[in-house]
Amino acid sequence: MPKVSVISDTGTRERILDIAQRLIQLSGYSAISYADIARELGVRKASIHYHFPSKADLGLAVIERYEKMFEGVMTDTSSNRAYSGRDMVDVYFSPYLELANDPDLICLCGALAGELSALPRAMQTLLKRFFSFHQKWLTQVLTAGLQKGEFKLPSSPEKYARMIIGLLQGALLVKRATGDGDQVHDAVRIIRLQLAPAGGA
Amino acid sequence: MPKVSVISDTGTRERILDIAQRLIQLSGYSAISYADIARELGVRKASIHYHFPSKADLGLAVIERYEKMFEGVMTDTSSNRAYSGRDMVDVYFSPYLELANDPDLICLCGALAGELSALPRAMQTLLKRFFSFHQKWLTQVLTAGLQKGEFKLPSSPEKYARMIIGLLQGALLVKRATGDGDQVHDAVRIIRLQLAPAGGA
DNA sequence: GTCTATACAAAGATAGAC
DNA sequence: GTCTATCTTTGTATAGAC
Repeated sequence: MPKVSVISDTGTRERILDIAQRLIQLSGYSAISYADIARELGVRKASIHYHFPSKADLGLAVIERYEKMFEGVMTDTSSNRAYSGRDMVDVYFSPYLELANDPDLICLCGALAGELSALPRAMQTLLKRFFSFHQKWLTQVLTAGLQKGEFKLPSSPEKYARMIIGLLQGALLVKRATGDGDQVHDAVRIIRLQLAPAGGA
Repeated sequence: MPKVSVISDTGTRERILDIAQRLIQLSGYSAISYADIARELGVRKASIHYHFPSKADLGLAVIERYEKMFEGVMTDTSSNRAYSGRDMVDVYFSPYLELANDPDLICLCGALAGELSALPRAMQTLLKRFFSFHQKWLTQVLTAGLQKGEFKLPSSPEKYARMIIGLLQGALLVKRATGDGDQVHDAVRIIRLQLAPAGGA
């Protein structure tokens, strides 16, 4: 008989990934160790190695999960006919705005991008995929909105999509260093304004 | 009699700082070691410790020098009456554009900001100073240009200054991860366009 | 699946000779 | 100011008991 539990005891593997992800968002991949994760989880280092034999395995799994979460939401959003282009970019902004509410967190992939050449090759590859996927998705959304006369862009959709990603990543990075909680919100405001200026499209 | 040499044998201390800075820009502070620097310089680890007893000392000296270089140029620029506001922001862009030409480099302080909580307190403090100084300087330049009718801004000078910094840092970060050499140049183009739109000020 | 124990290399750092 | 030698701690990783 299958067990039914109210407590969603998410399983050790997932909890390791949760902790590792958060620690990387705080300090980067190079700075964290099995000891850090073991301490926080309340187990021994060897237990982490059982689930993720090498640190590269762990890092890879963290990115993979993060990426899937993002991509799932994005794909669902862009295939939903009920959404306007404006709605879609707003959905895209939401995780960044959420990260902005924590003074100590930045995007996982932003943190990793800062120490790129210290990462295992496989992680570098996934990281590149992350940004490429986002750029392709945003370009699509912007292009569609542009054709419907919903947006006004100061450059090509490709370039503007790329700028949005850079701006969001950079805003998170700098807001944490300066402790300025409004940085990301204001960045989003400026993009929104530029996409649909008061003058009308 | 003082020696005169054509070869500017900059001294071991400076060469250590050069190497350390470059390595941090490539891989971050946590990822580099005395062994890495010693190998590249062709000396033993102990020699590095002679010049910088602890890694925190070294990291601090690297930021300090980087910061002074930036601040020197910025102060000179903003106190030069011959420059227009446009000239001044162009001067500000130039080091970022130079970094953009190397596919593997990002801003030292961008790299460090990505691993903030792994850094010694003193480094965190200097890092915050770096971004604060830049924001103050840019705000000044934008405010002056605005009053002279040279610029048009979509938000307050403070907020727009902050956005510019975030965008430049993020553009460097993402350009390296994706290998897209145009990212920074296009970001600069978009800012320039927004500062002085075709419609005239 | 988690534990103890341990191996092994690397990292940061110091002492003392030259 | 740089070297050799050494110390200590930490980090990654594995073996084997429970």
